[in-house]
Amino acid sequence: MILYNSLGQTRQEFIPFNGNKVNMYTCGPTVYHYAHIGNLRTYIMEDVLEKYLRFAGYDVKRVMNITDVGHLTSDADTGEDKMLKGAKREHKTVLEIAKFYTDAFFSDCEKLNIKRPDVVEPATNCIDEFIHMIEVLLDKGYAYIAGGNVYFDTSKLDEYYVFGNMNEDDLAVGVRDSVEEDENKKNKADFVLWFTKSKFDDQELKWDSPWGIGYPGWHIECSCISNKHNGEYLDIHCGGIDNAFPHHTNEIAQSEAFLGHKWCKYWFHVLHLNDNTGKMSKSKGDFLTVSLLESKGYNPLVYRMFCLQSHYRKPLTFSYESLDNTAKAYDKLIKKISKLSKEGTPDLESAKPYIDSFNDALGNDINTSLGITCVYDVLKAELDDATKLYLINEFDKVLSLNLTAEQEEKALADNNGTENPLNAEVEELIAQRTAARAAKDWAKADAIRDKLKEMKVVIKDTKDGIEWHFE
RNA sequence: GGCGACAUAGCCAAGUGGUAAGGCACGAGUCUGCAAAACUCUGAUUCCCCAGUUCAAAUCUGGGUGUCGCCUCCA
Repeated sequence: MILYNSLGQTRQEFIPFNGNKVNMYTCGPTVYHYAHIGNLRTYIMEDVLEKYLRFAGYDVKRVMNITDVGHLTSDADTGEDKMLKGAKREHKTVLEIAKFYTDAFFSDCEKLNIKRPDVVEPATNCIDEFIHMIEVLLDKGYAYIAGGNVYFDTSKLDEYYVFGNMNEDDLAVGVRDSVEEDENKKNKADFVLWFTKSKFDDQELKWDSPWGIGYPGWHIECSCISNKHNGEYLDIHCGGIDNAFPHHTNEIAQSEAFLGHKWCKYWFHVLHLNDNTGKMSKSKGDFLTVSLLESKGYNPLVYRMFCLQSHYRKPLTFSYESLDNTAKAYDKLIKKISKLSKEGTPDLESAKPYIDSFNDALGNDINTSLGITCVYDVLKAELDDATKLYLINEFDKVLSLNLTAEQEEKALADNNGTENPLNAEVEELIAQRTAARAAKDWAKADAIRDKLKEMKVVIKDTKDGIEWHFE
């Protein structure tokens, strides 16, 4: 399997540290608000990566953190705490906010068929681990105390800017208006490991530590949680591209300073979802959520397919035009698949080349767009229905678009429709229309069709009889 | 100012040196009283521009242009 590795910025053969075991870590959400569909793009693509690794026979352990403390709007001792901000906005406690939005996040994930990681760990569960790691970093001389806070000293590292040719001189501190320079830091790139002197007295969550009462910095949590559940060697670390610097750079700095050896082999970064104004962002105010798409009548899986039609390493521009495009494609695809007969047994021998081409697609840096094409190729192939269904079910283990389960849901919905009290009336009108058509009274037939249309009934005359359903 | 990514038909998009996949839309046809659906067929002499390397370039190199991202909020 070939994967693009941000470390080295090249496509590389994927070889885990330990045989077919894969330790995978994902930066989870900061649970101060709903996830927007741009956030979810990253989780969808990571989900495909995880599922493909399993499909390819790897034994995957995936860990995700939940940031419920310490994520300031800045790495210096300035900026607001996102969680606190959320709590104030909604007049709730920080923990209530965390629980509410954690649940909301996983509910969105479920709608998008994103598998829950094997381990989900909130930062507030791991304060002891954070303190331990910071103590070790201080002992080893990688950290210092200034102004009451503990900072990581990036000048102690041989290499800090691992994802690009940046250097400290070129760092422009305070590019954004809201960011102020922290006078306590020895080097521009240093970052806080533990806060005690926050200017926010009303910080709700505080813990005792060797350096005083306070709370952890944002970056330390990912290093610790990964170390706690994935051990000293990590195969893949995932996240949105915006986290590459400084968050992931800082994680590497902390983890490798702490462990004393190389830590993570592959870095998987997903590019952003943009709209026509640029990056989708929570701080812009209005943002698109899964619920919003649902309220507009879109199946969340259409959004998943929208993401899969593109490559994770390309920026994707969202528009309703494109989403409609995908919605239509999805409906047609499901319909085609639903017509396949469920009888018979698959012919695994003739299925093999199709499995191979699916592996070629996904195994080549998770080329999901080609993965979808594989489904179309199967539908067009000279194979019996049982084999086609088998293949599509296999592909759907990775794509997770409910390509075949959907039919059952549809059948269920149709059955429910039979119990609708309106049904008798509809059946009666259809009978009348059929009679009118038999008598070639087209005007009457069309009038009845119009009436049915008003009742939100869509009618189709097919060779096998008349099909109808509610809109 | 520094770093990085991207640019392929109306739209989404694959393609990593060998002569442009796939999907959606559009158009044509079959079917149908009509409509819808379904099925069949159809689309880039060309891949942002200009040079260069090569027998061969969308693919490599150099130089432009444009869009986007990161440089201590974000996935």
